[in-house]
Amino acid sequence: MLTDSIARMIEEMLNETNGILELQRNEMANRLGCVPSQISYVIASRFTPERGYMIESRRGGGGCIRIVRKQMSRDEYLMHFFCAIGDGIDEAETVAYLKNLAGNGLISDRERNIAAAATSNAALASIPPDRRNTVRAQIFKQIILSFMAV
Amino acid sequence: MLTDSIARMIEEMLNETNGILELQRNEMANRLGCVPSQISYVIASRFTPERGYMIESRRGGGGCIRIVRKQMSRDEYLMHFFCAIGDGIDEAETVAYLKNLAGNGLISDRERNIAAAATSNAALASIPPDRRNTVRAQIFKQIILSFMAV
DNA sequence: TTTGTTTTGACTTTCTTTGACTTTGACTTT
DNA sequence: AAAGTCAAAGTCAAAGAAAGTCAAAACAAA
Repeated sequence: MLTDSIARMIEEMLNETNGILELQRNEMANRLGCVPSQISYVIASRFTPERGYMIESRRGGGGCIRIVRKQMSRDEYLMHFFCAIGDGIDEAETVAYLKNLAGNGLISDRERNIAAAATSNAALASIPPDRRNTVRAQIFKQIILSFMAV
Repeated sequence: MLTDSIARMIEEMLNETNGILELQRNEMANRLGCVPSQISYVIASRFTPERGYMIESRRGGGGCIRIVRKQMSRDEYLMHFFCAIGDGIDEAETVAYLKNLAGNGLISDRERNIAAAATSNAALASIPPDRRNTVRAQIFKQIILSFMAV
């Protein structure tokens, strides 16, 4: 569906630009081969304040639409991670998550290292490999919760 | 019977797609040579939440019906509660949740009572009323986690 | 017979797509 | 400056595409 693919595209662009995006309606509509007001529709129906987005725009020559994904609160963000972990996670992904958390200033580098150590394959060496990702997920969750507890 | 064959068909599709299925009502009704609302009927009468299915749908162009068979693991179930609590919960709702957890056999009655006690208004009497639901949510979350830890 | 379940179809509601028309702002020309 | 021009974005309503609802009719079971 058109609406969905436009929404997905905007979401991706937001990810690439760290939550802040300026787009040109006509230019984008052109690229997608749709009518410009379709872009307006998608933004109006999907990128609402209730869903955590702020929209500004400027008309006229060189106008554009500005979409800002509101910064999640620290806890919301941590919860997001918590839920994303699921019941299994490998070492590489754990490291990626921690990098993300540290990059967002939610944990210090020192905390990051401790967490990485605690969830490393080395730390879990005594656990059967096929159980390791499960255990790691549990540990990681507890760690994230300890961050939230602050 | 029509109903049964439709139900069987949906069940099979769910098996093939690992418990998650999106179908288009009109398209399916067409394939089966039945009226679209028949699909609605089957879903309403057979794929109910009580039987462990979750239904979502979207109308309009490109709309569809989403059927998810959820055999949540104990942890998933607990996590579901954990996430549902949010950052505030009142006593009545806490009790309802605990009832639900106990009803599903995830916690014993004794555990239920302990948890209810710990999150009761009585237990939180020394906390300013306007903060109580927040604190209760935090306590409840820790309790749920302690259940998960098992 | 009575009661419960299926089947059907008319009607409603919701979401999407489109296009015509309006408003705004930057730039250019008087 | 003031007015004009043009390139955006905004608005709105109509048309289209699904799914939802509901009640009546048909059927099955007790």
